[in-house]
Amino acid sequence: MTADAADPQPLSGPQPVTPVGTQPLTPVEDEAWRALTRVIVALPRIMDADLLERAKLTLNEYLVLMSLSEAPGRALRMSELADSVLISFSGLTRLVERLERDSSVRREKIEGDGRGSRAVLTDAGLARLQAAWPSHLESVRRIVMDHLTGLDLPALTAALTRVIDENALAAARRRR
Amino acid sequence: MTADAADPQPLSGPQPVTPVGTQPLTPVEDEAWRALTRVIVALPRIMDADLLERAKLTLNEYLVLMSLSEAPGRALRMSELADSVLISFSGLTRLVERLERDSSVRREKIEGDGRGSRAVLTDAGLARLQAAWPSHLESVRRIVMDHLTGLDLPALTAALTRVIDENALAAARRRR
DNA sequence: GCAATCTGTTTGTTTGTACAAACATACGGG
DNA sequence: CCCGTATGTTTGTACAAACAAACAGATTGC
Repeated sequence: MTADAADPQPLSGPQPVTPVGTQPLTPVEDEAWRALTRVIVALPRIMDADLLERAKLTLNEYLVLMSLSEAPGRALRMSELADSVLISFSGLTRLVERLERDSSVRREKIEGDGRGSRAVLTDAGLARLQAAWPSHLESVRRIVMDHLTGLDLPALTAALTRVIDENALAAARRRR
Repeated sequence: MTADAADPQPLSGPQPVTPVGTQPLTPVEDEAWRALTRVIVALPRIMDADLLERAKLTLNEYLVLMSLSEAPGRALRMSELADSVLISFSGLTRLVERLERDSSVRREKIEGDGRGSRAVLTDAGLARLQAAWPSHLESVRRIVMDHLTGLDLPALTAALTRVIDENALAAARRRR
């Protein structure tokens, strides 16, 4: 924890965060970063608003339903679910509460481990998701995918996956 | 509310959102969309936390300071600033209030148009931004840019820019 | 000079995080 | 078997930040 062996010269002080040797962004990198920044700032709100209007679902709620629908038995342990949608435990508890209130999800004790509980997608929840899906698909195409032309999509996927794997998952794991 | 258009037969009504003809995502597109979704959900939080820890600045606050620093006279009208960082008017008002409280920004009436006010980056604010920059640069590289290898960056920039231009700016404009 | 419009601010609500405490259950050593 | 600790989840509080809608002041056109 105390050792930080990234420095070329031996340093004496705490050296808070000053990255003396970091290369500035090239113009091309700078443009890419600015564009990506705008996307990560604006796109969540855009998708959220769209989904809310069309399906009365938050983006996070949609992702939870989707994650459950693809899980074996349409169910996941709360902690697995939190990892899969990248939100905090307490945030997930409240989100699942909301979904439980409208019967999209049910919680049940885990057999064999009475501490945990599993969120189970109900038939109503699945129907809700299926009702939302076509419209959401259309939005995804119109808002995002239609503009991702001239790109090597598999390479993009790999790159974005690296970003998440090296950061979000690490942070989630650290939080345990 | 009364219409429940889940039927396979041809419909005559308004057909609210049902995208009958939308092609489902190909596996490659699906993977890309899922990766992008995870990025737009997690990356804002990651960058926010990082910036907050290193510079006591929110991502949006940082972007506002940056936007101002690059504007002529280090100043922008509130509405221009809101457009430039893609946040709502009311959100911007509060954000600028925060920045004003620590003297990073000053607001002044616009001469000739008493309705508007301009946010001006103070010397202290510029210093704050410059102090945050090297560390933030290091984070941007480490968290994101280092992983964007094997990509045509200009093509990526162009694609992301299209997404924003066709959606966020349109939404902002619609909001006036 | 008055109404319509533009610009910004205020207010109320929503959603999320962080952190700590409360629980219940699981597990492991004596 | 029993006790102490670890784990998984929920709950409560405090807080931050965002949006939408209502609002207020200034300006402009008629």
